[in-house]
Amino acid sequence: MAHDPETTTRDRIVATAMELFVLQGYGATGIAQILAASGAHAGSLYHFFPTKEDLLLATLEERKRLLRPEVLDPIWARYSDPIERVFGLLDGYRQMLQTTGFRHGCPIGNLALELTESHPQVRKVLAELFDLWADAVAACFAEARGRLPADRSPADLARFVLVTMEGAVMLARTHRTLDAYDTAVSQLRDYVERLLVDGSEWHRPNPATRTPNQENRHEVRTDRDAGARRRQRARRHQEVPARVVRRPRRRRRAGQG
Amino acid sequence: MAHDPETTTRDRIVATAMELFVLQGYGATGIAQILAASGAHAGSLYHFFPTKEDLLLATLEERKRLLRPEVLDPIWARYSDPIERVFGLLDGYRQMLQTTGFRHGCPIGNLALELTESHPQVRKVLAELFDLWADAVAACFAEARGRLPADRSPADLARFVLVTMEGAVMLARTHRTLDAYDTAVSQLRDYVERLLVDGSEWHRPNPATRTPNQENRHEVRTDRDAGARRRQRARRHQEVPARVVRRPRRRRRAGQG
DNA sequence: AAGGCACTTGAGCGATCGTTCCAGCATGGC
DNA sequence: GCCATGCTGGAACGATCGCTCAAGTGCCTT
Repeated sequence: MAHDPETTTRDRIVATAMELFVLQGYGATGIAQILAASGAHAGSLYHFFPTKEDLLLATLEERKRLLRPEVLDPIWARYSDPIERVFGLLDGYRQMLQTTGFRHGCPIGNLALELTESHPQVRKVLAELFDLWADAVAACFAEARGRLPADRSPADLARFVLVTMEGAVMLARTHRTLDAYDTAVSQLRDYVERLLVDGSEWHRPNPATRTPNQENRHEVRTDRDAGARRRQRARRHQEVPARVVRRPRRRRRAGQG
Repeated sequence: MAHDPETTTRDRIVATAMELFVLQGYGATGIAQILAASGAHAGSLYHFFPTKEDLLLATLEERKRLLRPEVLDPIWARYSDPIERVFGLLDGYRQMLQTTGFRHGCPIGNLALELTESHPQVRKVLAELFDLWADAVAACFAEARGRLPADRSPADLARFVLVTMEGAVMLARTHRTLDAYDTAVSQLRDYVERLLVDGSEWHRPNPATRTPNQENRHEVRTDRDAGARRRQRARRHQEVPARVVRRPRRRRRAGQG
């Protein structure tokens, strides 16, 4: 199989695994599927990574490396106000949910709950990734320190933002509604607004690029694009060959038709 | 194998599966492990449940049935103030994290992220479970309507509580610290306090049974029991035979020692 | 007593899992 | 020219997966 000559086999394996682990989970993604989707062979994969877990760790290290340039910087470039940046970041996850038909949530969250118990080494790296993310948000709040109560810890606020984002993504994916996400984020926004010390200005974002969903402050969202989402879901495509699903060979569910 | 004559085979299978699915996840729990832990045989299991997924659905239905009597009622009995009940509920999850050494989180959350994509029917039931939980919390806020702004939707507030809980559990399990949980919950509490209309009384809980971690309002937690937690983790026990973990037969991780 | 039915026992099926192994190939230093 | 080294291609391994099935057990009805 001929591949992009610019990419090495190792990179293709890591990139493919990173995507599949997030989409399907770690356990549900087979080595065979990674090999097929990346066009590599077992020998190559095991040349670079002694075990599947080592491959996972490599993808997580890659995510650590990419967090700033690929996730934060594009949003930091769009907003200059530090608090606006925080909510711009949250809007990024909203867009991810929307454009992928809820297939992509937070890359870390899925793996966190799946693997904390069974894979201590993975757990550690996931915790570091959470910290990296929270630190970036904390830096925003620290920059906006003048507008926040002096006894407010930026780090605590940042953790609360992360908690809200992860929980909101979970609910949105389960309900398959952006409603769930927007409800949580607008209440978080309301909270932050209430914290602002009197007389300080609330965000005045760059007029150029505006994101949706900020007209509604603490009044709740309207699910503007349910139709588009449904359409999207209808033509949902399998970009990579899915792991073969085991189908029961006999009877299926008696009732419910 | 002789079993408690009071329980039927079906009930033992469901109870065992319910526990294992939550502890280890759905995919990571094998039928063989469920059979071994429940003392049943393959034929019996497949007599009652056509597929593994049907068994999962049965455990989720059981959780729906048990939510009120086993989760809500005990806490409702401890607190009479509706807002206090909400935070009592959150404290219940904190205790679960603490007493199980972070092995038990929210029973629904784990499964939600693992299965939303691949198992639509399961996703639907999980969404119903989330709704059931949120409805119960919304009822609390509705009961406290007089103390909350009139335009506040109890349902939205309840969703925010659920989002916070799920996100906080995720972070706490990943970091293996109650800090992460407490930070989020106390900020949520702070938010609710700020919503309270002037002059209304904040909680005045039953003096008898008090829970920990409510002396700290919006000032952040102290990790009171890190020592106890460490001790707890040290003697962590495997109550059920774990699924056999596939171990690589050759080389392990070169560096790091 | 006999037959029906719900359930149990436990061996075994084909598929897929993560992993292993080795012959082959390209490149670079001698 | 030749060997060492880094990587590829792909068959194969043993274990485990979810699931099947047929014979057996014991209670219920008639």
